[in-house]
Order: sequence, then C-alpha cells, then structure tokens
Amino acid sequence: MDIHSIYKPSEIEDKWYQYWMSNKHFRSSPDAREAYTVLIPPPNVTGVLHMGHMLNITIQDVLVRRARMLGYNACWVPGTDHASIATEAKVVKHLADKGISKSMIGRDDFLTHAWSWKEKYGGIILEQLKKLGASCDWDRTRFTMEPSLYEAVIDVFIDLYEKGLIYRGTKMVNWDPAGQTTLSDEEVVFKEVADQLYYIRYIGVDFDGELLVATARPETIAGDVAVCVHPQDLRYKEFIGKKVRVPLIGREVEIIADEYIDREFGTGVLKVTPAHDINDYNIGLRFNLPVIDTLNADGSISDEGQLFIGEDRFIARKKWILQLKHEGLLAKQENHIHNVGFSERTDAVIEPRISTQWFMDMKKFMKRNPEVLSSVLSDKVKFHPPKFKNAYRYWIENIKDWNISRQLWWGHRIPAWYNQQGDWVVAKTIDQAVQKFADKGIALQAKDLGQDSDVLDTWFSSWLWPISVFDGIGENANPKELDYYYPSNDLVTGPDIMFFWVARMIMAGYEYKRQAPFGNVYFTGIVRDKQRRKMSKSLGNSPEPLDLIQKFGADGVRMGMLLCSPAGNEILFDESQVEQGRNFCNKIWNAFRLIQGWTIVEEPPNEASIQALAYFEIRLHTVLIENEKLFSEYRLSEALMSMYKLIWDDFCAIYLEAVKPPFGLGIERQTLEKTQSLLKILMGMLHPYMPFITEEIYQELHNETPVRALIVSDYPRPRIAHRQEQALEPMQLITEIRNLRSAKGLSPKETLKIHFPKDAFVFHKTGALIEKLANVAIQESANNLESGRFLVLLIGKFEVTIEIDHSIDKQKSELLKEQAYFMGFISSVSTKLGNEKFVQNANPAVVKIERKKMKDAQEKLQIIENQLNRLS
RNA sequence: GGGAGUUUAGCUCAGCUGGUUCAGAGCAUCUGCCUUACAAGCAGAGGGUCGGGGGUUCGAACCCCUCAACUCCCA
Repeated sequence: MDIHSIYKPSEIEDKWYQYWMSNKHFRSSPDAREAYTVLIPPPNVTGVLHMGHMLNITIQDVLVRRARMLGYNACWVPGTDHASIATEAKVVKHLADKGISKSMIGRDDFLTHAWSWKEKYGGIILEQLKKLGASCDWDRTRFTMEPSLYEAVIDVFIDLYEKGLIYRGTKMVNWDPAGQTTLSDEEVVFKEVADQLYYIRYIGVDFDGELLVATARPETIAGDVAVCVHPQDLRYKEFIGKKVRVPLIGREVEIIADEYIDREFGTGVLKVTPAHDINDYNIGLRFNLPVIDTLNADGSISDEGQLFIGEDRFIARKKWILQLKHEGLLAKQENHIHNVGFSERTDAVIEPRISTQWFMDMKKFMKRNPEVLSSVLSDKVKFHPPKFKNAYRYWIENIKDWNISRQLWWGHRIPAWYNQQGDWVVAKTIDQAVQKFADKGIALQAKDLGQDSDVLDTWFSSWLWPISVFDGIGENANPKELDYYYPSNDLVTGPDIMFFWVARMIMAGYEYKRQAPFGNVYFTGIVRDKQRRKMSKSLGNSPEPLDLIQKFGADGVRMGMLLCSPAGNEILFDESQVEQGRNFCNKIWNAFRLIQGWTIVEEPPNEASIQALAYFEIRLHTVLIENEKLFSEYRLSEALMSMYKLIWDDFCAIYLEAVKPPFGLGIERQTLEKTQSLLKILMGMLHPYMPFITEEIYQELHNETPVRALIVSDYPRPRIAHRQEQALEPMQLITEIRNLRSAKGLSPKETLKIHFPKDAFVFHKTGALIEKLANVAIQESANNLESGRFLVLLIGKFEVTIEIDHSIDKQKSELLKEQAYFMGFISSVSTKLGNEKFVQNANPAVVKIERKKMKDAQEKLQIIENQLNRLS
C-alpha cells in the first residue's frame, strides 16, 4: 500500500464534502427521532468569512455533528441577513463610483441595484463555510428579506402595533450624518477623543459683566436657548433669572438653575442647546424651552444656524472659533478629553437629533413577558459561561425603548400609510390602509396615500429568526415544522450581540411561542491577535481564512481554533495553534499508515498485545466518560484536549508501539482487527471536531465493504472504566526506566534485567507490555544482587529492582532525599491529625483520607529505610 | 462617572462545595536520539511566593477586606 507520509488535506476534503452532500447526510426533516436544532447566526449576506465566523461555525459544527451521531435528528439551519445599513452603504458607494446618487434614481431603481448587488455577492460566505466542513442543511438556507420572512416581519410589526407595543414618537435619537439614518444606542461606539474646551463670554443684558461658559461645541451656540447654573452655586446665585446675550447671534436668553449641573465641570455654567444634546433636551423639557435645530441631516449648518449656513459642522466649529476670537468673546481654551459617540457602521460622529421615529415600548413588553429575564436567571435558558447573566440582567432591568425605524431603503418597509394631512394608519396593504382610514372616518382613495419611507432595524427581522426560518409566523404559518424543531437547542454567538440579538430573540420567543427559542447560549470569545488587538480588515492583522484552510487543512484549522478557546474567553490567535492542528492530523495519518502497512500472520495474539489492549481500553473508556461530562458542560476545548492525548500518547505512543511487530514480521490477525476497530472508534470520537480526516480513515479501514458513513454512524459510548491505577502504575514504571536510561546515557536498545516483588500483581499482569516498551527482561528472582550492581525503584508500594551499575553513594543520597520528603510529609499530616479541632470539625471522609495518607506514607518510609539499611 | 469580569509556568488556559504532596495541561524551551508510521517525529528534563498586602479558618489558588494592573459593558 502506498500512502504519503504526510497528510494532504486538500486531496480529500472536497471529496468528502461532496459525498456528504450527495448522500444528503446534512438533510433533516421531521421524523420519529428527537430533534436537535441549531440556527446559524445569520452573517451579513454580502460579507466575507473572518476568523470570528471560523470559530463560531466550528463550534456549531462540533455540536451538530455530535448530536447527529448520538441519534438525534440534527438540523442546522443556515442563512444570511440583509444587513440594512452595511449593505445599503456598500451599494451607495458602488453607485457613487459611477456618479449615481440615491436621490437621482429613486427608491425602486435603487432597490433593483441593491438586489443585483445581493445576487452578485450574496452567499459567498455560505460557500466559504462549506470549505470549513459546516454540516448545515443547505436546502433550508434562508434570507431575512426573502418573501415569507419579509412578510413575517411586517405581520409582527402590525401585530405589535395593534397590541400597543409599537408607537410613533418624537425623541432625541442617535443620528448618523454620513449614513443619514438613526441608530440604536447599541450601534453607537463611544471613543475617547482629545478635543478642546472653549471658554466663551456670554455678556450680561440686565447686569454688568459676563458669564463664562465652557463648551466643546461652539458651532451649536446658535441653538442656545438658555444658560444654566446649579441652584446652590454661590458664584452664580445672584444671576439666576437675569439675562445674557448669545455670542455672535445676539439672542437674549435667561439664566436658569437646575440640579443637573456639575459645578466642577468647566465654569459651572452650561449653555442649554436642546436640539443637540440629550441632557440639554431634558432641561428644555423641564423649563419648557424652545428647540432650535441648527444642523441639517447631513451634518451641515441649517438656516436656523444663522452663521456659516451650509458648512459642515466641523468646519463651522473652526469658523466660529475664529469669529469669537476676533470679537474678543473667546476667553481661553484648554485640552479636553471626552467620550464621543461614533457610528459603528460609518464611523461618523453621532449627532443627537430630535426626530420622529417608530419605537417599541420595552417596559410594557417586559411586563407582558417577564420570562425574558426570569428564564435566563433561572437557567432555563442557560448561558455558557454564566458570567454573562449579570450583564443581561442589568440591560433588561434598565431597558429603554427600542428605536426600530431606519432612514434607509434596503430593508423591510414600515407598513404605515399617510394622507396629505399627516394622518396615518398601520396596515399590511394599501387597500387595507384605505379601509382603516375609513374606519377612522376619513374617506380617501389609494392614490391619496403614501407609505412610510423608512425601513425597520435589521434586528427587527433577525429577532424572529428562530421562528421565521421554519415559517412559523404570520398568516401562512406552517406549524408542523415549527412544532418539531422549536425551540432550538444551542445558540452559538459572540457576547457582543447579546443585547442586539440574543435578548431580542428571547423576547420574540416568549411573545410568539410562549417559550424561549433555545436552551443554551454558548458565547464564543472574540478572536484577537497575539497583541490582543481585535482582528480587523483595517489593521490587516487577520489571516485570510481560506488561505489558512489551504495551508493547514480544514481539520487542522478547526482543531487549532478550538484547542485553546474555552467559552467566553478571548482567543488569541496564532498560527502555531493551527500548526498544532495540522501536526495532529499528520500524527493520525501516520498511525493509519502504520496499521495499513502491516502484513497478517495467522497466530494468536501475543502477550504484550493483549496487555496493551487492556491498558488502552481502560484509557479509552475513561476518556469517553470524561467527555460526556465535559460536553454536558460545553467544555469543548477540554474534551478535544483529552482526545488529543488519548490518541497521541495512549494510542500511538503506547498501544501501537506495544503491538507493533518487530521489523520484517507480520501482525497476528486478531490484533490487527482489534487495532483497526480501535482506530475506528477513535475516528468516531474525533469526527465532530475533525470531520474530513476521520471520515477518510474510517472509510479506508472499511475499504473492502461498503459502510455507513462515519458522519451518520453511532457515537462511541463508554463502558464503565476500570480503575485507572491499573493502567497508570505500569506506565509510571516504564517512564522511570526510560528516565534512568536517559540519565545514564544508556541506549534504548540495551535490554535491562528487572525484578518484581512477588506480590506486585499489577506488574506481573502487565509484564510483557513493560518488557516491550521499556526494553527490559523480567528475571525470576530478586535475591542476592550485589550492591552497586542494582538499583531499586519505588513505584506505588512496590520495590522494583533493576540490574544496572549504580553508585551506592548516589543511590544513598537519592534515598535520603526521599526519606526526608516522606518524613516531612508524615510530620505535616500528623500535625493535622494531632489537631483536635481538625479531627472534630473536618468532614469525616476527609479525616479518613488523611489517615490513609498517613498509613501509605509510613509504609513507603519503611521501604525506603529498609533499602538504606541494606546499602549500609 | 457607574457596573462587571480577569490576574495561576515564557504563552494560552484548567483547577468543582476550602481538605490527598495541589500547584496541573497543551504549546514553547532545554537535553539526548534521523530507533524502518510520523523530525509536522521519538525518549526525557527544567520551569510557578497562584498580582501585592492584610484577615477568617485546624487548613486558603479557592472565602472576606484592601491596593494594583488589565479587559469588557453602560452613561
């Protein structure tokens, strides 16, 4: 048989993916089995794969493949979302490059362009997932803007509106002047910015003198409608109720007093500009002040700004400063570091802006659905790791109304209809809108109506994802699928979208299904580089995922990513990790090569093979048991590590070395068959993590008979493991002998003579294994060995004697060291046992253990002292 | 400004309800080996005052207080 000595993933990965696809192994439809459902967090339809997706998808695939092998009807639903802002921004830019603007072509033409953009780039990311091995049911691929999902969103909007949970209101919102849309609070990123703080003179009107006002935003001065001081501030108390003149503008405004003012900040005098600051807006409400909006939607100065009309706000700021300086109204300026909000999508500085928007009344919603919080707190929806429950709770308890409208075209258009007079109704179609107007007593025709031009927040569609992918919402709902697959089992996502998405899916779940949409939420870490920087395109510190797969193989990449990424922890990506994954593939591959290369002899298995098998089975079942526990706790990295060690150390380094026939000889048929079946079990265990190489080897091992694919075979189940010590003590002996050889510079080829005590059953039972792995020859009796010609190793309670030249002095000094150690140990334990408080207070089991420790240590000490006596 | 989390070996992380001599794993490092599956390998070894200080306890990596550094969330 001719197999490469190096595993070449590229030669087999596509083959197996095709095989699984054409055999419909990823397909799921309702049947008698229990369902196991996972919904992909839908990536942006025109996005490309990045490292975060790789980690996230790998974890989902591990869970799904394992569930499938455990006999569940595993269903992993893939899909994408329309990513309103991001996609529209891309299309706008694309059109701008051709000299076209949105307003030139109008809504319908723009959407045509957007759809063709989606057709062109949409779904690339899903193709990339296939390279990684994702076992999604591709026949179920959904898109948040396809007709039935679109309709579900509209139906839900109408439903919530009719329940009084959605309202239209005027509020201060986060305005993105670049994207020209509102953003939710969660889409605003605050960054520290080094700015200037300007001290500006507001001259008194009805008193002599001036008030100094500190502001970072002089360009908004034209919107000032008051200045405000703290009512208890002695510096300004006398001015309250008097008037000052707004610089350059000349407007007279009153000096008011409000508790909100921070006396320490600046001069303790605030200029009140309700149109451009949320706190000022609130003060304005309390004092019934007018709102003067000095900015246009694109961030330029409006007519009401009076000065520098049409200039961008930042240019205007500079001009304001120059002018103020010129007129002697700028007293001073100083450096000032403060937090400024930026748009997550366009990175423009956010402008607080008064505007009419659609909101969801979250307090009311939570009152209807208290389970949204309680289900998480009670672990009905279990967060992994649980530390995220705190943040979730805080967010829910302080929830604010959700601004769901966006001033964009790419998305689900709000089903609200207006007449010329500004009256409006919410209705699914224009005809129903006419009817609803009629119900209100307003008679009109369809041609008199216009639909709201805004669309809904993207999350207002993805929050329905767990229901809408099964067509579970709206007039055409199909309950059969939904009843079978809902709720899903596990959700795998990043903590950064816990509020955006996870919380809101739970909300929709309770509102529409009276049940949470998933049982477990596994929060992955954020993938960073070695310097702890987030991976990002602009930094250029992210490896290209497909190149990585090309270079290290999908299995290697999957393993490398999972090996060191416990839930919720950041993963610091480094190529050495996927290298380790690749090396592991190679190790497995070579084990396979070794086994396939053996020729059979018709002989019964030899003693070493039988003992090796017994050893390995103990380890195998121990690991299988461990893994069931680890999986139940979603400790995927640790489960992988235990398999890694099982395969590398126990299977390759111990078992295979023990059964390996001497060069030129064949292997007993039974041993070979047993070895092959062990390898099949190992491939089954590992398959969820490393699907390609395991399927390849599994099927190659069956190459004479067609077989049910590994992907749909039964996951190995543990039997009760035997006591581990039976396996560990012989291994400890082997290591000590090798260590001895290494210390003495003896060749591994030189066979050493060894003597076991009569009662050392553990060693007698594994004698052949020890002989082979440590290259020793067991001697009948241990009597009459000359001093200086032997060495005694203490393994557990047994003295094992090795015939080897050894300095008595050195041996003595080693024994004295051990003696001192055990004496110290005994004294510490006996202090403990001598302490009455310990014996009284400690758990009886613990006291018993301490007594046993004491007894064991005394026995060992006795043995050591006997040896010392013999030597002297 | 408010809150949460983290701090254990050079790196990434385990360490459960305080109780085996509990201080662990993988990687990296070092030493010796190209031993006929694998040098992407084999056989070994070294490495830590559990962030600092204080306390509770018979007993603390683990509980409490305090200080420090880092990270995240919210405003």
